[in-house]
Amino acid sequence: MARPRATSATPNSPDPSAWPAFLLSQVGAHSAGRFADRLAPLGLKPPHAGILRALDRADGLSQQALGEALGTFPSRLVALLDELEERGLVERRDRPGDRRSYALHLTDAGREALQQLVRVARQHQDDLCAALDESEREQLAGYLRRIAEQQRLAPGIHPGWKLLGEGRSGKS
Amino acid sequence: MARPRATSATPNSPDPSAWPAFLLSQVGAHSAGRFADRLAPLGLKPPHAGILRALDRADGLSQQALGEALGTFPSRLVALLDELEERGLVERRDRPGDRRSYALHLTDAGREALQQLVRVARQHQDDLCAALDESEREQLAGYLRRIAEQQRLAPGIHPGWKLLGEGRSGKS
DNA sequence: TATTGTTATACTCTATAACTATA
DNA sequence: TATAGTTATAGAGTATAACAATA
Repeated sequence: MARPRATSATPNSPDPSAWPAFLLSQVGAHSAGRFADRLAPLGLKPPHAGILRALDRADGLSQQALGEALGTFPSRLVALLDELEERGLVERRDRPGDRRSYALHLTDAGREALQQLVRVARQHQDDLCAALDESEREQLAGYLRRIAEQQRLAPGIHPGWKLLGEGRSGKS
Repeated sequence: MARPRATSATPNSPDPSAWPAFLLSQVGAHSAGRFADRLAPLGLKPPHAGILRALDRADGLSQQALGEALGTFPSRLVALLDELEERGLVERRDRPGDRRSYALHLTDAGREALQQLVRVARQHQDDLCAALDESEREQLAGYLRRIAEQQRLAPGIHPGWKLLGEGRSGKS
């Protein structure tokens, strides 16, 4: 049904679906979806993973600060943290100085879950990139990192449309 | 940057957010979002673009066949086609043999919109890949195409989690 | 009055099931 | 009975505004 494949699928090919930008959207969505699939058996969803990672690197954050770091709205964080706290992976500790805000901490179970999570990410990675050898994967990662930098994407924040320096308040 | 392999952002780095799989999700979501931004002024959304492209390649499809080709539910297509028909870009023609189904056709305005769309895609492409030169873009596209093939992603269908040969039945 | 976390609300996208009109 | 298109509905995910407690 499709026309014969053009000789090369370069950016100048007549078929936009062969261009890098389209392929990026397509493969990127696939990667995100498959990662979510692998997370599901652990009872976690992608946003949970981001929170666990962030708290591992900076224990004791307030919800406000966490939201800032992740590009997540405070109201969304409430539900996500409720779920993580219910599963015993995160706790909201009272803060002595200021009784309005909590200090967020990973529990031991939370740190364990994080390790599982890294293992799962590695499996996902290996499966997704099965078509490429080691040096090709590095080259791919290099290209993607350069694009991410040039596009001013915040490192480690998944929702890709979130730009660096773009304030939460909408306009900057 | 002339560092040996295992140092910074390789697949074996301790920080998963530097691995290709994460970068793919992040940059891919960014690409999709920015493309949607560029489509908005034309009064179109990404799914509309897919429909216009599909009809250009195969005029006269039924809604059923179009949904099959795009991996879209029939019920979702109704609204999308309503919008396109209202804007005069697509028409549902009665089919002589079978009065249950329509034959979908691009109008002249639809073909014009498609050309605009390709121009917009090219701009998007140039902006997104500004960090890479021509030969690097081709290499990137090549890697992505190999991943897409190995992962059995259907060519040209955006929702990446849709696999070739996988039935329409969703899983929970 | 400003700030932290929370609740309530709305809007989009997507998926499922029920309905109609033909066949 | 089966099929094509449609309608209605429900569930995620996400953004916005109002609110209570505290500062």
